[in-house]
Amino acid sequence: MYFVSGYRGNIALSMLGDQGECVVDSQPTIYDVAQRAGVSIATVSRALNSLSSVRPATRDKVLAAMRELEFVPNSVARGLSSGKHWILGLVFMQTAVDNNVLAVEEASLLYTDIVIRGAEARAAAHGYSLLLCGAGENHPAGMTPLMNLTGTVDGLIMLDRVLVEDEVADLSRRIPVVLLAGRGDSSAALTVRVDNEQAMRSLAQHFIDVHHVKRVGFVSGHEGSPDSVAREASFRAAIDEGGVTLADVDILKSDWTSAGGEGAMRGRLALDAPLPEVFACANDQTAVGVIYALHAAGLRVPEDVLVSGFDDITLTRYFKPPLTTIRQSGSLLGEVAVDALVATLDNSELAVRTIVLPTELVVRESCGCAAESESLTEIYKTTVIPTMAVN
Amino acid sequence: MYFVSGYRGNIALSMLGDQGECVVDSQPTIYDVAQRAGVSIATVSRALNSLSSVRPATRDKVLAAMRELEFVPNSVARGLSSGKHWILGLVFMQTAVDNNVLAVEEASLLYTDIVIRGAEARAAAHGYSLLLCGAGENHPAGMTPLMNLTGTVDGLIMLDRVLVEDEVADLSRRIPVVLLAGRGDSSAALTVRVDNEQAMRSLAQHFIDVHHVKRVGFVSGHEGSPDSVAREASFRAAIDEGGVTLADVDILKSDWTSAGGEGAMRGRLALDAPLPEVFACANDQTAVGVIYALHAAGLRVPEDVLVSGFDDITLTRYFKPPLTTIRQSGSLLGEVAVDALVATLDNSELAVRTIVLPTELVVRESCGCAAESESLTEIYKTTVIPTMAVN
DNA sequence: AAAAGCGTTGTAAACGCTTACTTTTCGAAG
DNA sequence: CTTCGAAAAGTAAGCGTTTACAACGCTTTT
Repeated sequence: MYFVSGYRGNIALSMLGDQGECVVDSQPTIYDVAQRAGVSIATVSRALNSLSSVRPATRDKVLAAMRELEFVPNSVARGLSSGKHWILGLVFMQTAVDNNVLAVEEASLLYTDIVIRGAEARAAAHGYSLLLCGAGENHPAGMTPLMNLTGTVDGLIMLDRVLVEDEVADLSRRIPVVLLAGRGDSSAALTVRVDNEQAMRSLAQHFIDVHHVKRVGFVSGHEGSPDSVAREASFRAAIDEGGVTLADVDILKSDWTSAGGEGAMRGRLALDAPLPEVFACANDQTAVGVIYALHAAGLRVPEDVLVSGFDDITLTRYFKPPLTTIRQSGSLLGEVAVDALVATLDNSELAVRTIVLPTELVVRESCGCAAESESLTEIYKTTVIPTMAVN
Repeated sequence: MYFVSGYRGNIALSMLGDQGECVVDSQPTIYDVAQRAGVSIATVSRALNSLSSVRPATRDKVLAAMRELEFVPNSVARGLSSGKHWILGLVFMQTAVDNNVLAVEEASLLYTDIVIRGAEARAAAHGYSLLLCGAGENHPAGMTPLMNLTGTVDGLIMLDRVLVEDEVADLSRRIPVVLLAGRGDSSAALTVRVDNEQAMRSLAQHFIDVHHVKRVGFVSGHEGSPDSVAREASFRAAIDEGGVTLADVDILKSDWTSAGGEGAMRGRLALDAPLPEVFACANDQTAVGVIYALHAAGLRVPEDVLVSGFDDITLTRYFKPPLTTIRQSGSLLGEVAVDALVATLDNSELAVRTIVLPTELVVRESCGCAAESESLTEIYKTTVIPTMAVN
């Protein structure tokens, strides 16, 4: 190997191989491009970022050199120098695994995945990549990995309240944070969530006004999950107002999964107490499990018991009976969270601390209403409009 | 602002605010820690990485200083300096959106999401984060964003053959690449996939040997997707061997979604040609849509037509009729891909270029077999064993 | 014809860390 | 109480960019 004095690039340093072919393994840098184009590295950088004045002829020379060397700018070096990384972190709840493959897959909450997809698409549109970071029970390291992201990502989106308020505050002192599905009362960070109150109220009203129920039940999501808590509380409030009974024995604990819903309902069926006329479930998967358990016990839905879900995930439209549910748009949630975060990064002051997305009651057969006649493919013409309620 | 000559840290540079409180907004660096602990930055670095010799007393001093300053190492600077980023990139297919929220959500393939989850969990176990990067139709930039990741991530996992062979080769010249669900014939990169051949063969044999079918149909996944292509080819091969008919009119084109499956079957039903006795679908969601369309036309499954899926996603176990399908473990796929990639990064030479994961035929009612008696919760005791076939 | 002005380009200093190399320190042996 | 050697700590040179500032033409003005 020989060295060209004062030259820092990679290309000239590597000799040609025995057959004369290029044996360079390290990537070309702006030094290599600069040398090849006969300009300084500053000019290369300027041509690359097309910010300040570079004479067209010079720019062409530089771009040509880049092409010839197959130069790809090193984004880490860029990030270190400019402080901008073009990466957004997305922290989600990863529940315990126990080395059981199927458990992971069941625990995979379809809804969360849709949020992630929406966020990724939107981030890409803004020019950002998405860094995924599972937190929770099987990530025992706690805050540390998140703190380490601090220098890597430009902002953080946290799903399902994976941290307590203090930790969020700690984090948001270093980096902008958007909370998804939080309680909406964080002083430290922006929050984006759906209108659980409105949703559960309309559901309760539907049961009371249309189906004249007198006694209802509720099947919760994962313990402590803010969305589950909010849905239960709102449902209870609306039910109380309507003068209908929600007994403690009819509040079942589940965990967002179908298996959880099935298990909870099996447990309830084993009790002596008479069943309520309806079970509102914290999400669609739970409802699917609940219906399965009811069927297994010889009960019919909706003839014997009414059941509703929440989310309106695609697959449950194809169920028998089709699920009455609350439609919320997971992808929209992800998109709005990214938009809010990017706006913060761009210093566009946001007028609000909390963004509440609308939901919509979707009445199908599982609540005892008449069969929809629509072809399901028709649904795709609908678009949820992101009217935002403001806090 | 005043400057301490020769001092590079952030802390001393910032003055105290009017009330004497600290108004530092930039993060402390090793310079700050070094000064506070009364040592050099090299010692701080060594204490941080606990590699080489640091006297216990010194280490304690340094760690104390870090704690007091709430120092968090900057991983980008670390990455630039050491060339190691502790980030793995995962590239997946993001199909076109058309600004239609529901279309995104339907396009969200549940199976892919499980793979992502598995990959994330395993990556975290190895100390890596996962950088998500959607590619495909609505990411028109093509290779560019991927190339830019080159300096950010240590390795790349590509789902569903998002790039053509040449592009993969280009990429893998700069960075290790693992292909997921590829055709298994890439010379440029490692491949991890499931045994589609074995799966479709066992399915075909089941139909022929147990149900004595004479004529079969197939509903494909997204056009060009390697898994879909492999499944169709393998199914056809096994069917041909068995002397059973697979007519062109019975090969329906879909796109991995339920809506696609429903639409394809509606189209088929509109034709005059008599139906085959069975439709094997490229994945579970498609099967769900197919069954829906059959039901809508007044046909019963399995009495009139048999249907099978592929994947064994959790929800379809709760369907009516429960879906006969091929179980593959998405999370395992993700985990094995990460393991293979990390092994490559650690220079543990892998003995194989291709890892083939096993599948399992799961017989339920949609193919006309007797109802399972098991409680579905029992399933969770099963674990797929990752015996690897080797190429 | 010399000075002023402006658009381009070059020089060099960060960005925060790792690490090869050098110097200092410390303890044990002579 | 030296001397020596290993262990510990320090110095400084990168890693590949961006960017403030300086320098250099070249046109325009007087």
